[in-house]
Amino acid sequence: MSQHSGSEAAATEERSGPKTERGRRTLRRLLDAAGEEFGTRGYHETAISNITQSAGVGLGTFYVYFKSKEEVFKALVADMGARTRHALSESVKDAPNRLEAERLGIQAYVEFVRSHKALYRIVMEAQFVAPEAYRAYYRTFSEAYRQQLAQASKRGEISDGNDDVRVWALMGASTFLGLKFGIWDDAADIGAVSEAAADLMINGLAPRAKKGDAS
Amino acid sequence: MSQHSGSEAAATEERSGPKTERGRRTLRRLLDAAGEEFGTRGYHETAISNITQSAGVGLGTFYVYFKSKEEVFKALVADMGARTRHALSESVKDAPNRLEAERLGIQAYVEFVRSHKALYRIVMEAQFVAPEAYRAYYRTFSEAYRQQLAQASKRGEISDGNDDVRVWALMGASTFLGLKFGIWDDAADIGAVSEAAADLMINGLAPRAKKGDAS
DNA sequence: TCGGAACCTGAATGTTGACTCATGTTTCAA
DNA sequence: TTGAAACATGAGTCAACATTCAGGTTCCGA
Repeated sequence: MSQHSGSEAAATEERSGPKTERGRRTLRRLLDAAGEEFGTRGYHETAISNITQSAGVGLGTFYVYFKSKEEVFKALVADMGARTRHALSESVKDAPNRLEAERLGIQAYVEFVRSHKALYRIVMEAQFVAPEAYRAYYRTFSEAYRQQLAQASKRGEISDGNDDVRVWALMGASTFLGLKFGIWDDAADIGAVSEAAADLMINGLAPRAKKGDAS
Repeated sequence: MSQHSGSEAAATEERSGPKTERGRRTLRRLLDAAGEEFGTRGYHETAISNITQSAGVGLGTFYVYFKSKEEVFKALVADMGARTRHALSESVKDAPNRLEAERLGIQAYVEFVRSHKALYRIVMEAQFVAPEAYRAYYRTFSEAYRQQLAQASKRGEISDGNDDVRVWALMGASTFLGLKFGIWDDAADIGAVSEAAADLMINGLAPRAKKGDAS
């Protein structure tokens, strides 16, 4: 965790990160422990002492690395955003077209949620604990997504439409599917779910036109 | 608030509700104040004394009507669920078919969110404060929705598909649209949003088949 | 008119937990 | 080897509530 982008780690500390190897190790332990604790007990039910105990360091050590409880939380949200984007862009990177990309994206997303339940919860709770971080998370997401749709639309792979609205609807759909089938019903068959979901996103609810149905 | 179903109000009090008119008035004041405070400051940032002051009653009075802070919160979530379902079923009640119902439903939902921002926030926060109430909220919702889809499917108004998955995808889409265009961008043109969203849900992203496109 | 039920109150209690700080210990460049 | 920067620590401080309770006040049927 947190080794993805130096810039994020930097924002985590007052001025630049830890100077020594020992320091970097401790920081990583704290971030991992915080992710685990926040993710399972929730922000308000997690005490700093829970985190430091879980990390195996003294209570005071926490404040060597973070200004406040909220600050770690924000760092985790940003980290989760970077990871999710990475996982998604990987999963989609060699899709032949946008429709196929949607299918793959949904599947990858639900799988990702399922295998990162704790961090996923953190993102959701950010809506109330760190609203700005939450909005930033979805803003970044939606901007990239909208661009994808606009390009696909230009290539004729998808119909024209209000991409801003579409993006939010699609993100919402994925989010809820992640919650329902990634967290709550985590025994569900992800393949079937993403198949059905992709079908809905691609073809909609409307009845299929029958062959030779000119009307 | 809370005058919708006697059964909910009953669950709110230890044994049956207030006996006198004065009592009923006080209860209503407390519920309204709690909705307002929780909705704007959030659950954890709201103190019982905030609620009682806002309601214009003494601190102790709160505990005449509720066992705990969490209890009012749950009551509010249930109340919001009943209201939302009511608003939606009203808006959809004379739709000629399911596709039109989807369009109307989305529009009504975003409008409802926009005009009940505080209570809407409470429902979302319930995910962390009262998870069981949150799941119940969506369970009730999804069951009714799924039935609607199944019937429409039988009538041939929509295609066949995995309704369980579809329902969650559609609820997610509406929820996010409500968040984005009902709360965050509350100046957006709801008509345009619901139009675009309904188009997505009905026709999907796939390019429109051109006239005489038999392939 | 009276008594008890229903209702109201806010000071006091007790707990919880974020954050500070004075005092070490470790690391490492000179 | 050494001193200062970096790191580690946990007891103690302090403010913020949720909830209780003992002592009222108001209402209403008999």
